[in-house]
Amino acid sequence: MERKTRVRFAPSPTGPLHMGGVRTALYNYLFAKQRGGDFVLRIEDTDSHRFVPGAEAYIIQALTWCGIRPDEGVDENGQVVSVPSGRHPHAPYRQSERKPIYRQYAEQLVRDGYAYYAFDSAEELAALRAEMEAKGQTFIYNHSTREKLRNSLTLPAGECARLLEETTDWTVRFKMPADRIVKMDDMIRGHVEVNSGTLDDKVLWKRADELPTYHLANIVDDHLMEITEVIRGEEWLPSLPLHYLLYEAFGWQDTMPRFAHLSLLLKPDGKGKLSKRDGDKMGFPVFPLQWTSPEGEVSRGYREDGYFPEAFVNLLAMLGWNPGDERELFTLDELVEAFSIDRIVKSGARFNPEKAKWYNKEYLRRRSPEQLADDFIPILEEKGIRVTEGDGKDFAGGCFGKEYVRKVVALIQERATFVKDFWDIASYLFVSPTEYVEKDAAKFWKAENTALAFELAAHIGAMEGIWEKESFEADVENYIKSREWPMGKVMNCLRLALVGASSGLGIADIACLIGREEFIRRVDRARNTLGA
RNA sequence: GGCGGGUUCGUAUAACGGUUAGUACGCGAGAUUUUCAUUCUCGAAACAGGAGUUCGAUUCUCCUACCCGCUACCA
Repeated sequence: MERKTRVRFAPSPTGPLHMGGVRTALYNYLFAKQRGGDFVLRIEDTDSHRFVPGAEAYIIQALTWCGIRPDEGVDENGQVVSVPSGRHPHAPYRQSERKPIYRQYAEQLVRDGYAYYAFDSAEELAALRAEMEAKGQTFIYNHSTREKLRNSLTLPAGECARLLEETTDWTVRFKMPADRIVKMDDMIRGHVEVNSGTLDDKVLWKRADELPTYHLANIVDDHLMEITEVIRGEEWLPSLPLHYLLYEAFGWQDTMPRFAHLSLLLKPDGKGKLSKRDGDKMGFPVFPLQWTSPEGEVSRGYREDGYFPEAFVNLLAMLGWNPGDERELFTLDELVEAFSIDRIVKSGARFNPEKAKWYNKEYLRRRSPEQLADDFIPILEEKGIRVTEGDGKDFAGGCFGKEYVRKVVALIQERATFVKDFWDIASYLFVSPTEYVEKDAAKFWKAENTALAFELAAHIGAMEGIWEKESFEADVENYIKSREWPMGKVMNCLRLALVGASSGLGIADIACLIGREEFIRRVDRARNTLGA
C-alpha cells in the first residue's frame, strides 16, 4: 500500500534558523504539498547543554514569515499546532517531551545484540583520544577498540549490572559491524556504499540526562511519526550508514524512509559554508529574521533588510534547484507545482547577494501601489510626514493624503529595490528642496538657460485647467519646440528647481504631482537661492 | 589522517555522447529618454587536469588536483 507522504523538518533550537535551514524546510514543504502530504515540524532538543531560549519561537516565526506552515508540530506559542480533527496521534513534537519513549528502544537494541552498555566516562575517552593523537593516531570507538574498553561486552555480567544500577554516566552504544558494506540509496546522490568498519560505535542514549542522541531519537521518531522521506542537509550523509543499520536493527526496513541529502549553502566568495559572520562582514543577512542572542548580540534578517518573504522564498528555492526551463520567478504555490527532487543540484550553491536584490526588485515592481504605499507610510511618518485619508497635499505642513502617496509610489516603484529606497528616490515629492546639489547647479543653472526656464515656468503657471500628465507634456513640448529652445537645458534647469538635483522623474510627472501652487513656489525659491 | 560527497562563464544554472556550450544576476558598450532610473540591443566571460571507453566526449570509467562535509555522551 502506498503510504501518505509525510516529511519533517527537524531543527535543533540551538540558535536562529540559518537561511540554509530555511531552504531545507522549504524543500520539505514543497515536496509534501506537491504530493498532498504532511509537513511535520519536530523540535530536536535532545542536547540540554546547547539549548538557547527563544530559538524555537524564532524558528517558527521565520517559517511563518516565509509562508511555510506545518501540518503538524509546535506553534508559535509552544502548543501543538491545531488540526481540524483535533487529534494528534503523533504528538508530542518536541523531543524533550518524548523522553520516556526512547529508553525502551535503546534497551531493545541491547537485548537484541545490536548495541551495548558503555561505562567509559567522557574524561577517560578524552584522555584516550589525546594519548592516541600524541602518537599520531586517531582514536575510534568501534570493533578495533571496544574489546579493550569498559562495556557490557568486556565486563562480567555481575559487574555490569552493578554499574548500571549504581552509576549514571554510562551510555548505550551501537555495535557497528566490523566489516560490512552498507549499500544506500539517496534520491539526489544515487547509490552510495560505505564499509561499516570505518565507522564508530555511536552513542545512542545517555544515562546521565536520560536522553537519546540525535541518531536514536531521529530514527525512532521518524518511524513513529510515519515519515516517508527524509530531506536534510549534506552534513548527515556520513551518518546515513548508521541510520540504515539502525532501521535494520529495529526491523523497520520495510517502512524506512527514502533519503535526500541537500548540498550546503556556501559563502559568496572564498571558501566554506555560509556562516553568521559572513553576513555581517559582507553586508547581507544570513538569517530570515533579525535575531538578538541572549547575550544581546544582534544579527540582521532578510525581513528587516526589506526583503519580501515571497522574494526570499523564491531566491532560496533557486539556490540548488531549477525548474528545467528558464523561469525564475515563482510564488510558493507555483513552486509547489514545479518542484521536483530530481532537479536538485548536487553541488554546493554559493549565495549571491546581488541576485537576491534582483529578486526583491522584481517582486517590488509586481506589487500594487496600494500595498507599497501602506509599507511606505511608516517610513514617511518616521521622516516627519503625516499621512491622512484622501489625496491632499500640504508641503508647508508636511501632510499628505494616502492617495497622493499611492500616486508617488506608482511612479517610483520600478526604480527601487526595497521600499526603504523610496524616501531617497522621492523625498522631494514630500519636502520642498531648500538646497541644490552644487555640481548639478554648476552644470545646469546658467543664465542663458534660467531665463528661458523662468519664461517657461511662467507659461506653465498660467496653464488653464487641471494639470494632467499627457496634456501637460504636450503643451510644454509644443511651447519649447515652437520657440526652438534647447529642450534638455531648459528642462534640467526646471528639474533642478523642482528636485534640487539633476535626477528624478519627468518634469510633467513632478509638476502634476506637486501641483501648481507648489510648482510656482519651488521655481521662485530656486530663483531666490541660486539667482537668476 | 580516515571516510563520504562535489567540480560548466565571477555567481546561480541548462545540456541527460554529436550544440556556434544556452539562460539569469552582475559587468562593459550602444540606443531610447528633458536628467536619473527604467526599457531595448549588442558584447566580454565557463566544460579543473590527465588517462581511458567510443567513429565522436562537458556528458560514461579511472586517476590526480582542488573544494565541502563528517570523524563528540552536538545536531
